Amino acid sequence: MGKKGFDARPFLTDGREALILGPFRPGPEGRTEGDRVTEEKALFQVRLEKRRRLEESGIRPYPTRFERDRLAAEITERFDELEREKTPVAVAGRILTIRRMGKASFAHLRDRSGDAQLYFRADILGEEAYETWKQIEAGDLLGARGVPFRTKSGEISIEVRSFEVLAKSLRPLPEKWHGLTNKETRYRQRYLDLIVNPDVQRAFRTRAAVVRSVRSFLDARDFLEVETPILQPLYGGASARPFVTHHNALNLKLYLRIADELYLKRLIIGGLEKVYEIGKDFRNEGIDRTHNPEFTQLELYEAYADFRDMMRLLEEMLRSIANETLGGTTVSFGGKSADLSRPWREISFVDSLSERLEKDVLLLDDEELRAAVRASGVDLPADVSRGALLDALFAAWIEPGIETPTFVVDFPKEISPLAKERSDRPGIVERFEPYLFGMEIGNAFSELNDPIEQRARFEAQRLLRGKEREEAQQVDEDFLRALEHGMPPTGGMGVGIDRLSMIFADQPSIRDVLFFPQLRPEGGE
RNA sequence: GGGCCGUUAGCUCAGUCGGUAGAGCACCUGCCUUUUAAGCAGGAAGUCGCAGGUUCGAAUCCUGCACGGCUCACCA
Repeated sequence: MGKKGFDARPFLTDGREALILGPFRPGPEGRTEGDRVTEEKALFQVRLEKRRRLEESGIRPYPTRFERDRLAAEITERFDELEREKTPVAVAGRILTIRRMGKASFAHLRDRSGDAQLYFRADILGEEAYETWKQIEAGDLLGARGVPFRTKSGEISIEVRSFEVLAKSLRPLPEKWHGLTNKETRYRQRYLDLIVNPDVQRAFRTRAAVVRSVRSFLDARDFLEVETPILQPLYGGASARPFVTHHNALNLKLYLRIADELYLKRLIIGGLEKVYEIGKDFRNEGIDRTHNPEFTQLELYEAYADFRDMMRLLEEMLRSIANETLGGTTVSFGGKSADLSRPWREISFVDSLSERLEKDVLLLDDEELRAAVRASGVDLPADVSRGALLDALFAAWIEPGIETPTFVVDFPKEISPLAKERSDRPGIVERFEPYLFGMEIGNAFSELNDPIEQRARFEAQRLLRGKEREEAQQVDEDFLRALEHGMPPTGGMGVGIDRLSMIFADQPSIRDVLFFPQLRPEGGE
């Protein structure tokens, strides 16, 4: 155990069984399971008792449906007309707050559109119905019919003529004006977070809008949305450690995909020419503000295009997302802002390092490079590859100073096993990584389509050692066979949907755009 | 993985110098027919994250552990 917030262990949900537990009494040793949940259990018992009273008066606490005819927001939007015509309205939602004053009460009900205030009066409802109303408490789901009016303090409300219990809540809601702030509880019991913190819903609606606008943007350009396997016998398309699983009937070791790339390219070879997939990838690596073990990535491939075309496509796509989700091309994130209407800056990976070193980084031998890394204060194990060294230097020297938005280009071939080499500059590939607000939001290249060269790159990956080896591309014979049939020149791009959502929803952590971010299991003992 | 911070009632938080647990909300009882942080009166509710140590005495000091947050390093 050893955590705060709601205890996740379920109480008995059958009323009768829970009731016969009776009042809590400590066991002989004075320490029992139930000890720590005494109060929570007491609150639960009180609510069970209210449920029982409802049932006694012939009310089903969990009916099947309610004829709602409008959302709370509409009452406000169309109030003048509704009031003039004395239009009866029917709303449904969760009761959040109640103010009882003897024979009259006010309550706020929340549905997906917002809140509506309800007004209950004993003389309008009748004594019996008002007694039923007294069994209702914050957290219960209620349907109410009545007539809109304005209170003397000016708040638009509904004078309730009849109501129905739609679901009895057996657990208390979080505190009503500080809300729920404990981040762990917010993530573990996201439903409470959503009920109580309206901004949370807003962030997730923005995320949905981002995805929707990505789809409509690509669909409009004749890209075909496809789905490819998540369970793969070989993992590839990125550098990452995979999750491993097993298929029983086939007695087969399978990996959860780390990228869609190699399957989507097979579809390009198959002649689909323009494809995209929005799906989950899984990487068995650390968790922090910008990383979750499962995350959503857009990958798209376009035949007869190159990485420059991908740049233009991404610029346009982000402009379109911004227009649709924010209504303009200026996007703000963490107090900074970026204008997406302008072309992005470009910075050369290799040249920026060479400038800093005052030597051509591609001409340095491994020892000189290692010396440079040591001089930069970055410490790495002695046996890491040249690619990892270059990556470390770039991360230490250049990345922190990148202005947004920027394309990093001219990556070394060693760290780009699936990208096509530049014909004019050997050792450098046609690749870019887009950076927004210091975050790497994607990766794109002119796809390597020479099967002989691709085999050689896979083989080079095989020489890597240790952790790097595990992260490296595998020699994928089935993919190579496909390539050997001929793949058109192709531009490909991956874009992190979670990170895009962070940016457009202006949320500081990937956990704020994932409903259920990965956490350690509760009660880890 | 490193550093810093946190964990006290269902929720949000106080808790002084080590002296044996507090508030508001929520809940229960009573009053209250236009409230909105409704109000008034009363009540119930705690293994002070877990384990060990120091002490006559630990929420408080020490050590270890768990969980969480922030941050640095690596990955999208």
